[in-house]
Amino acid sequence: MFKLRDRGLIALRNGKLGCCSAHSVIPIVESVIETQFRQTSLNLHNREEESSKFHFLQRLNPKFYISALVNCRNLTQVRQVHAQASVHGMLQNIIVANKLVYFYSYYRALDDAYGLFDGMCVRDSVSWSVMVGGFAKVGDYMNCFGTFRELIRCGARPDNYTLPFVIRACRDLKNLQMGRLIHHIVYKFGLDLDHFVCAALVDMYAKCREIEDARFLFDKMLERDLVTWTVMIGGYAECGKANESLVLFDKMREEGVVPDKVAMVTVVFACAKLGAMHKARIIDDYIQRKKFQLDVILGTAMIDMYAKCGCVESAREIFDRMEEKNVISWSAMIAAYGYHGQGRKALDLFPVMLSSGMLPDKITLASLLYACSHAGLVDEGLRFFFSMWEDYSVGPDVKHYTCVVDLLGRAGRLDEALKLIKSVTIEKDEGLWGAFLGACRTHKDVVLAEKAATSLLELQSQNPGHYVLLSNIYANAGRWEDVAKIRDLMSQRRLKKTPGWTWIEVDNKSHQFSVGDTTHPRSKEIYEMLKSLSNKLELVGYVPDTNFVLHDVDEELKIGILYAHSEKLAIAFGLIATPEHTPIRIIKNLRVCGDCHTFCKLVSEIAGRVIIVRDANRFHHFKEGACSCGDYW
DNA sequence: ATAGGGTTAG
Repeated sequence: MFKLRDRGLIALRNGKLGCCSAHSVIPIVESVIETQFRQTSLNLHNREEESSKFHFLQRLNPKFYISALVNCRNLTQVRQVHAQASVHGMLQNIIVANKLVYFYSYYRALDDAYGLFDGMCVRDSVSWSVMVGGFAKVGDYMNCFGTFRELIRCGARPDNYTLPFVIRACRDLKNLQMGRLIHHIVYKFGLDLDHFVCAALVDMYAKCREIEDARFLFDKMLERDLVTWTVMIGGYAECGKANESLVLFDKMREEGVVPDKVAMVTVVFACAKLGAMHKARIIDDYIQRKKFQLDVILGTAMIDMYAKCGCVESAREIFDRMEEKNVISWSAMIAAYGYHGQGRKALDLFPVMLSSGMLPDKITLASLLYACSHAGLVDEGLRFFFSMWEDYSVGPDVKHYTCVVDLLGRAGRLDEALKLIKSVTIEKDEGLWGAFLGACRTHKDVVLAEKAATSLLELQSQNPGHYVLLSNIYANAGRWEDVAKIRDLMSQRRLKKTPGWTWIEVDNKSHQFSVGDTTHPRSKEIYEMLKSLSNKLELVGYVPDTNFVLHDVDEELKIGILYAHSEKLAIAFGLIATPEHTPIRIIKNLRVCGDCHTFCKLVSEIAGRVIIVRDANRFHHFKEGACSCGDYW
């Protein structure tokens, strides 16, 4: 039945028993069996009963091999058992063969596993599942899918043991199409959507960012375990629906599911995405109350959470409290200083990191460069960039180049930035040209902007921000026909300008605003506040800067649009809904506009409030008429 | 005969 009759010999040779001919093998096999038999501690009999006859009978019993396999401690022992099984014709027993395939995969010897599997004339569903699972476990997705396809082609019936492996392979490859196919197979074969399959599908859909499909299955699950809850919470956060993550977290606890550390890391991650300071404090309290140990991962996640919720000081406190830090923790802290505009502190932290014996990786250096560019530390940044390979053996990738283009660009050194881009030999991406385009916008250089635009359009950029930026530059130069062209291009490519929105957390509830929004219940008060603010602002010399409105409309309309920008509405609401002198924290999905930036500075002055704005790029802390970015953004 | 979830830049 088995083609692989002689595999035992090969196995013995691999097992360094050094036998070639069948004759010389026999005694060794005998001795292996003896050894194996002792090692397996079957304890089926007394010492007195250890007659050779008994041994021989044992060797003809499949249970003997199965026990032997279960008790194997390493690959060599598996090979030895294989050899014995082969000699005694025991590979014909499908249970023994399946076990062998399983243990070969367990010890990552997939060649051996597949050799055996391939030679099997009869396979049951266990054989398939063990083989498919084996490939999946070592991350050999091609063979995992290949074997699964073979299974279907042979007309075999996939079972609920095999499917989770294949579904997880789809998840890891983010192959949604294949994932849906497998989902379909479940119905086609009339398999029941059991817990394992369902949990795997939820995970797959969540990782493929099909969060609604994940949720649909999740809601259908009878028993939702902690892991699946965690998957859903993380999935929502990843899809930009961090609000839903936190809702789900509360729901999970209501249902009596107790979170563990991994779940907490996920919740902390969600809160970081959301940027909700009040929620961050609640989660931190919960973590302390439940006495979760502040390990590297949880600690690092919390550093990031506090930093992204607008409080670097709290982030630093967590950082200092952590007993163990890895390169990710250090990078997170450096990055935190970076996007809060405290480049100097980021630079100061770096040597501390080095002296603690931690080596930077490419992300640490990217964070450092980022910190330099946002604080205008041009020379320092360039020095890091040009010595990173020599000093830390980290070669610059496109992200590092992007940081440096940004660094030079912000400083107005556009020619140098362009020269740098031209010198890049690795593949240039949209981000690189996008950074350059941003710099052209800041310094109102239409000629260079067109160079960037050409490259971006060639790359078929799908980022509406790039088109908007370009149309902005044209609008600024009064080139309305070019603005129109860009708008046409956008509709051709089916890209829509991402609508801007701002939200603010008041009394543990978030309030979202879009431009000209009148849907808020306190809308009337908000606009009254806005009116009184602008009256006061005019007195201190504020003139709306219509440069930031890209539509080709008359000046008065522009002012109207500007007047009702979402960040202004959120701030006005913050002023009426929170106690005096408390900081106002708002979050904007896009980059804050220049006029709103001026507005924030003045409001911080006249209202005596600290205003903390998180935009798509960084934080701005407004206080007494000035911004932490030093208008360098 | 089955597992699975977690941290840093852009």
